[in-house]
Amino acid sequence: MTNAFLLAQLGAYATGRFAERIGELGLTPPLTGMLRAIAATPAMSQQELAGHLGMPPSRLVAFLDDLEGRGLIERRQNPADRRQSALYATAHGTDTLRAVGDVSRAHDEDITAPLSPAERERLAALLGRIAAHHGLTEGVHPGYRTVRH
Amino acid sequence: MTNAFLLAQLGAYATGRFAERIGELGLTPPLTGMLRAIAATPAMSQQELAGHLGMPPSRLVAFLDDLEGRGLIERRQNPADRRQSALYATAHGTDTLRAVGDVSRAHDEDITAPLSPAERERLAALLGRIAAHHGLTEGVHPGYRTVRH
DNA sequence: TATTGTTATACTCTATAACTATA
DNA sequence: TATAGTTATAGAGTATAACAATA
Repeated sequence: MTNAFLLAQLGAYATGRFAERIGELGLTPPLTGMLRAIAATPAMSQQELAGHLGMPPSRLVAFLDDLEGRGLIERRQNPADRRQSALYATAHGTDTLRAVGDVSRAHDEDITAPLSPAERERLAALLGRIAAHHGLTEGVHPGYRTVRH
Repeated sequence: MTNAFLLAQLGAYATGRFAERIGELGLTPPLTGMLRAIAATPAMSQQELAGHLGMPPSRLVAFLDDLEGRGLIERRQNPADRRQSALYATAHGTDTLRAVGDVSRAHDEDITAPLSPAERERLAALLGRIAAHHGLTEGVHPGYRTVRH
């Protein structure tokens, strides 16, 4: 089996397992990624966030409605240009992100269970180089862009 | 970034790139995986194939219609039980699989470009152990099972 | 009655384009 | 006129359940 196939296979598996785990927090992978991005860069406009994640702005709306409805983020109207909303994570949002962090660590531990600590570091170094070589944005999952099958 | 996240990120990226490449052959990842499975185990019934790939049998039908319409596979009615069809790759199907193999090698070369041959081997060993630990079927991409986001 | 493959149906997710309110 | 965010719409992909043929 090629490395590329193993990456695709393990990636789909890891994504599915992660979705199950954060499902117990009432979240989904896209919501989690957005919450993370909003917390990391406060005051982004929706256009900016859409560009960062690589998705059409219209697709963002329902996700943000969802996050806002749960009190995880808020949209504040930009006074300088009232067409724009500035996005912020709420206190509840950052608390939730901490819980997501715990889940992520447990998930990583589960996925890499058969490897020693040294092997995990070596793996991270190899994967990191591949990701950098292909220009993948740190922390942004390409699942936001549609891949038709 | 955790190994699990890097795997998910790179997996989605690799899957997308592969889809683009085999798109030039007029194929998609699910069609390719099915053709491979049918060629690897001739005379499977549709139920057996569905079980192997982890998808509902009803979902198989349209894909098989497509493959059969292109002359890549054929359904032969099983004389012992005329409800069942036995699946076979045609000569054109196995030819196409050879072309897919060429594409896969080029794709793998592209994905692992920044790594030396020794590093590629080490990566394959690490990934193979993870896949085995989680009981992933050799050569079967879990993308056949729906992951809701 | 049970099983194989097929079809019908309903649901989710998506991109595109039209819309509104502001500029 | 142009732009930010929103809504409408249509298309693709999916699982479930109903169906016809065969056992």
